Amino acid sequence: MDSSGGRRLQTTETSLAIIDAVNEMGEARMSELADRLDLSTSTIHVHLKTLLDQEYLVKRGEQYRLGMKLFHLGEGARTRNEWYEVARRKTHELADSCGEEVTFAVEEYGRAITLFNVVANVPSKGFQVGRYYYLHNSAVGKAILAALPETRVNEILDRWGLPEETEYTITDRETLLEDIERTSERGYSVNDQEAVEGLRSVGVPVTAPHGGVLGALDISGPLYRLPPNEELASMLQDVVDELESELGVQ
Amino acid sequence: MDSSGGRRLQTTETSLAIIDAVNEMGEARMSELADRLDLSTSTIHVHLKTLLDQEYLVKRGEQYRLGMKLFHLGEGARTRNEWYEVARRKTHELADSCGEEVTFAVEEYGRAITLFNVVANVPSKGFQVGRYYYLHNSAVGKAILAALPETRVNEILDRWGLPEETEYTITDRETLLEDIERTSERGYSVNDQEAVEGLRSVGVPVTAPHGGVLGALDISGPLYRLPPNEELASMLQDVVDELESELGVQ
DNA sequence: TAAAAAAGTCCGGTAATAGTGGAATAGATT
DNA sequence: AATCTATTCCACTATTACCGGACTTTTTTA
Repeated sequence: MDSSGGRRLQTTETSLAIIDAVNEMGEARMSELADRLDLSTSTIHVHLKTLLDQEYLVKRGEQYRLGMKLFHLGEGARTRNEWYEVARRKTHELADSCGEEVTFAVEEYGRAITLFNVVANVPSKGFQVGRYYYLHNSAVGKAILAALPETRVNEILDRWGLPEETEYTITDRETLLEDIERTSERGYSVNDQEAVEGLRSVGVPVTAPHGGVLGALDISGPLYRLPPNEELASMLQDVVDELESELGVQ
Repeated sequence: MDSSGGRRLQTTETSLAIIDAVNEMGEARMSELADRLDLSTSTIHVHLKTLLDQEYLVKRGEQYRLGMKLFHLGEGARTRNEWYEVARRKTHELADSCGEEVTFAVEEYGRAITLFNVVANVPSKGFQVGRYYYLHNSAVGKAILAALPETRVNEILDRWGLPEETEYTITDRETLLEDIERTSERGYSVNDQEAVEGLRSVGVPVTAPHGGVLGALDISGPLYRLPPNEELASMLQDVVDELESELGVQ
């Protein structure tokens, strides 16, 4: 939670910064990385050698890319949770029965990350999976915020702010806190074009066996054809109830 | 390819070793990691702080786990390839039409890693995805070997050996090279219980637009009900042909 | 409940090494 | 062929990663 105090390892930080840069750039040459991270080519070179050695990167021609070792570890991170299999199955069931796009995301370090994104059992184009969302302007996000203690909510808003993504994004903290208040009263969150224009979504938080928030499930779709919020909320709530009972939430 | 020569960064190597250890252990406490990697607790502690800071790890209670940042990067590694979307769609199509388990894997650093694993469009339990396979005892693997130049094949066998996993595993290099020879002649590989007893699979390599091997596609299932090899091979070959032509392989 | 044990955190000094500049090599471009 | 650019390697020095040990917190045991 608090990143304060204590020393960090600069070398590791640099190596990981290179991974981040390669991820953002898709592919990169050594000199591009040297420029971007403002390091000498010789320094970058040793880092790259080390990362290639560990299979975190691959070199194709002169271009460096992310290695599949990261995919291997990433799948480990996703699947090595008690709730993985149940959450996956329930997400698919809901997508099947509602026919719209369903997303399951968990909170980590103040953002939501998509673990599943399915449209009627066709694991959609899949480019959403692994994506980060802010909590203030997504249905999963606001559902999660509504389930967190207010101190934590404020920590998160301090850290990430309330970036404006459409003209409907709530950028004022008081307004957001009221929205979250309403969300926790009625049990579901609503995102009305706050992330993408023309897109509405409704989300419900999922409680973890230990008591905290595990994540949230949401249904999203175009404004003009999505059923009313209450209807979506009740479908979500049913699935979440089943999910939680399978996980042994009391 | 050659990991020889040049210096490496010990600090980065240690940090990544910690990630590996956490991955293998599922979850780990600091002292367990200190024991396992034979480092002082103070050293481990700085590494862990740094990795938490970068969101590569999460701390739940006293246990450290892999963070979803790794999942984020892993999805980046998987999706940021020109062929990702086509390969995904073709894998699903084949699974649909053949009704058996279909796997798409790519080669990296001498092993195959599963990118897709589908049973009739139900993305199966999914625990196979992200898994590494040896090339010498899997259908995807032998298909890939058959498409690689012999020098490379020998490099790979030198590095990984031919570990025995069942009594049917080919553990002799000469025998394997003959098998690969036959594979490249007939255009498909056969894995007859070499990885798991009772399980057979047939694989076909996929050529990349640049000319090399991209990966391979295979169909696998229990001995007693899987159609004959030739039949599976021709289904696979049809899909691979379509895949390659969509990718613009000449 | 208290005491002991274990685990985790922090700090200062020193030996190890990460980072730099610059030289050498390899590749691309004209 | 010659120039330019990108990558790799090498040797030196300042930096910093690592350890020992003290301190704090948590867990176990009596």
